[in-house]
Amino acid sequence: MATLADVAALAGCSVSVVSRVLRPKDSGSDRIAPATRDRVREAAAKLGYRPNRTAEFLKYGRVPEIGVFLPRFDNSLILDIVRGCSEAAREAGFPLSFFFDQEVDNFSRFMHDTIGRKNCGIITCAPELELAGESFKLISNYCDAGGFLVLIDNCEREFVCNERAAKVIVDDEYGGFLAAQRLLESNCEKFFIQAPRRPRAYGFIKGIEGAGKEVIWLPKGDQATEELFTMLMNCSTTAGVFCSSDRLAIKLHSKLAGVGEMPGNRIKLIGYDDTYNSDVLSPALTSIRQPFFESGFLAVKYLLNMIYDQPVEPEILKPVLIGRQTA
Amino acid sequence: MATLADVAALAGCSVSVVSRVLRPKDSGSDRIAPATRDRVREAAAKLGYRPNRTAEFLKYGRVPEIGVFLPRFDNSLILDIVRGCSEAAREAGFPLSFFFDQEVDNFSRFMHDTIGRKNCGIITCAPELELAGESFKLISNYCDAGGFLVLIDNCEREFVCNERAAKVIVDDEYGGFLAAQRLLESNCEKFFIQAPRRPRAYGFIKGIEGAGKEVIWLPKGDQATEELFTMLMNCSTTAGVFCSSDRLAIKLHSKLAGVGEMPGNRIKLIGYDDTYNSDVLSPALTSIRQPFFESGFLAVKYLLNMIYDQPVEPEILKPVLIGRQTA
DNA sequence: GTGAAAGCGCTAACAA
DNA sequence: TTGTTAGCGCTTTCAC
Repeated sequence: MATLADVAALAGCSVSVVSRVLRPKDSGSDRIAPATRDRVREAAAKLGYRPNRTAEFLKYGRVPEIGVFLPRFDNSLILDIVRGCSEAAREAGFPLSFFFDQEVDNFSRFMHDTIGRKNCGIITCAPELELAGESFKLISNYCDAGGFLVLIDNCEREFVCNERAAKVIVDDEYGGFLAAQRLLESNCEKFFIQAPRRPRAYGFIKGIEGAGKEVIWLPKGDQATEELFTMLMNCSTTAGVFCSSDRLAIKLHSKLAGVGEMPGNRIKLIGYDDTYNSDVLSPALTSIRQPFFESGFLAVKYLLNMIYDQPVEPEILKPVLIGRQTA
Repeated sequence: MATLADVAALAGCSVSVVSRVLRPKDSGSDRIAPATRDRVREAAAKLGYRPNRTAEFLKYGRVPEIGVFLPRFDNSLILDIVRGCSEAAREAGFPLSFFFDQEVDNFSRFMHDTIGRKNCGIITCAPELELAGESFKLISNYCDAGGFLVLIDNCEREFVCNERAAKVIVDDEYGGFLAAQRLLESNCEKFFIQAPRRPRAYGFIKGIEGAGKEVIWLPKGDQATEELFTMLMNCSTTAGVFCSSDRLAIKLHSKLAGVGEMPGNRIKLIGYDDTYNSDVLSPALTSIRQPFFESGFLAVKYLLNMIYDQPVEPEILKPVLIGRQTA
């Protein structure tokens, strides 16, 4: 609404001075009389000045837009990231451009498109994507051409951070470890995991084996679920099961409930992701919730910090266990 | 990348001519020599010209951004809308600014913020929100001040469309009607519905009563679920149950399966929304899927059409039944 | 310490 | 039918 010129008029100085005072960038390095600075800030506050990002970036030949590449999964985790990004970006007056996919080819499309649009930064969350070879080169080129990048990742990948690239880590291994702890506390005697080879599985195994117990590891897939079900029915002691997603857990949950073997009694069951509706099963599913809202929020903050030459302090976010009836 | 000036240089004419040829707005009303027009289009194509929305809107004192107000529900339906909007907006080079909530106060916040940002249009999906009084006035003011609006709605509300306001309708009543049809085809003898007073419920009732049958209607809430469960267990004939959300349906599903009364046998069960994981229950849940991706996509298309003075042909989108094992 | 002025890419009024 | 020009809001030299 109010422009720099309005603020300048009210503060009784020129637009350039107002610009220098109000820009986050370099605002320290410019020599402005303290009195002027105060007058300007006061005027800006009074008028409710909000910078016009559009004009700001036009100058740099860039567009005030953040591109976000997210997996095209249907579940609400992705929505959490969307919400986190949106909240942080909205506050700062930056709009977003989302692209949903998980294939390498489409990541390339996203990057090419992004480069063509001259936007000012991207956020990438692609846990299933190898960020090597072609993909890595695209990212490097983008940064070299003046772009900024924040990676949302689920483990420490060998990805170099610098003043144009940062990352937000959600500690997936720790999530698996939490599940292990919970099952150990429930005094289970046998332990099972159904999961692909990913950090959360390693964390679980580490937790259980660290307590001197053994784990039987099954892969994803309906056949494996079937096998697991049979093993559980043939086993007479208390069993602890960790599934690497609520989806897998629900399959097993349904099967067990169907034969009257309610999860939470002899068989303890923990899922992962705390997907929508997992709380409404009966018995309700215990699960691990990843802080994806926070990671989206932080990713945008990091990006803005980099854009405006402010420091970025990396953080590792921890999942939490949502205890319900099945474990 | 390429600017109008680049295209002009290649086509051998001035930037204004290029602008006139390439702008969607008024492109018909300007008189350009056909030969020039072709040369310009060719040059633009060769250079891969993409308009810089930022500069385009700076001229108008607006920001090339679309604000989107969506309910803050956790389920994947909202994600569908996000994806639909994102895909259409990305194509056109417009970034988005999402705001997630369903409270009137926050809708006001959203509108005030939106007006302050001078963005070029908003999309609102707020099925639970009364768009009357204060809210309605905010919307009117926004449109009067040069903004555009598209409403994504689930029924025909009394909301006036004009050249600055359009709507996309997802026919919720029809969704309920689909459920009724399915249960009638399954030769159920008794019919139940658990739902609040919304279009999908009316559609269901209409369908069942239209076939000369009666419906027992229960409200939302755990107590009602309990009652419904008891009624179903005491009823000896085939029963058809429609729940107004998968969430409600899953509660009942779990209860029934827990006592060995598998949904899909004597008791047919249909949910609504086809939420993530409903397919993975055993027996898998039959549900109604609302075309929310499409509605988000269309909403953005409509908005862009209005912005660029192009006609908008309203459409009513229909839900579809996803038939699985429970009905 | 401060201000004047140019210019980012585009559109629209005006001139030719 | 086409071209010239001013100006949108901002940043950044360059003068003072």
